[in-house]
Amino acid sequence: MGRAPCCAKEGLRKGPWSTKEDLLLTNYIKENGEGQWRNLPNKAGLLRCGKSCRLRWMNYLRPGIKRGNFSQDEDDLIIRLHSLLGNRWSLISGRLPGRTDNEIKNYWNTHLIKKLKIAGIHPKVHKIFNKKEPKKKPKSDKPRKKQDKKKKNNKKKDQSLVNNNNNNDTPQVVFVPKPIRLMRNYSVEMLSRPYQILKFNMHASALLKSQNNAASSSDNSEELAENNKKNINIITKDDENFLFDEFCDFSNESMVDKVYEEYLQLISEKCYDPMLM
DNA sequence: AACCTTCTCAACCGCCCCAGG
DNA sequence: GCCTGGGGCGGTTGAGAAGGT
Repeated sequence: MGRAPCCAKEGLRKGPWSTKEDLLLTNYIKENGEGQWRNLPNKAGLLRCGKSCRLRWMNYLRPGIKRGNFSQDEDDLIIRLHSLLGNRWSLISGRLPGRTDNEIKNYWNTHLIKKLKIAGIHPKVHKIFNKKEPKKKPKSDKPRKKQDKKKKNNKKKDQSLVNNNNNNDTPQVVFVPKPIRLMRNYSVEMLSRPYQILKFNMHASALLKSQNNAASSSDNSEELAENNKKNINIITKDDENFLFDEFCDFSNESMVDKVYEEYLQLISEKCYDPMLM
């Protein structure tokens, strides 16, 4: 018999958090620190389950969290990390300071998948597909007033509660990437299997972006896919049989570090390469 | 104006791993 | 080795708002 769900208790609130609840949680953690999530709601005077409190804190109230407005560099990094790590959002978020796994997961599902598909890349295997996709301009590319409004509201709320570090004179606190688990579904045999290197050149992706922008203005998806073939160099070993879904190679952990270093370097250089602008 | 469809994302759920007894 | 509780992760859901007809 499994363990009873932690939220099984009757009388516990669910759904969106109120400002008052946010304040209670924030104040409690400020005074007592994180941890002991199961007991925290009682002590903090919250009618929530511990998990819910933890989630709220980790994803929204924690200081140093960036909200919305993913930059092109972040997009590129997420795509590249996803090609290496698959849906391991916590690992990916660990490489993106200030971003939470939940946010990256949502962003991936709502924006980046579409973006890759439009570019003619299969979002799961990160391979170019030749199949002609029906021409359909994604609505998500259009400005969504609701979202902007919502984001503004959230920003207001979150910033007032959390991001005191937005004061001009205080640098933004950026959390050290979370400690991560690596051992799930692991074996020596897996580590010895051939791996696939997906080389997604940052420069090429920028080039692609600029060309795609031009192509998309003419609404030509074939042209987009063709651009990808020209500019993204995908090197595969065991090309036909390999799926990232099935296996991601962590024996090449340094590759992830490389990507991360490259990203940091890119940020520090502030994208002086005109192609990246 | 009203209704329908699509989209977003905060939050939930269930499962897993790990540490400690 | 087994059990239990705490914490973490990834997949999924659903409310609400914008866009479309």
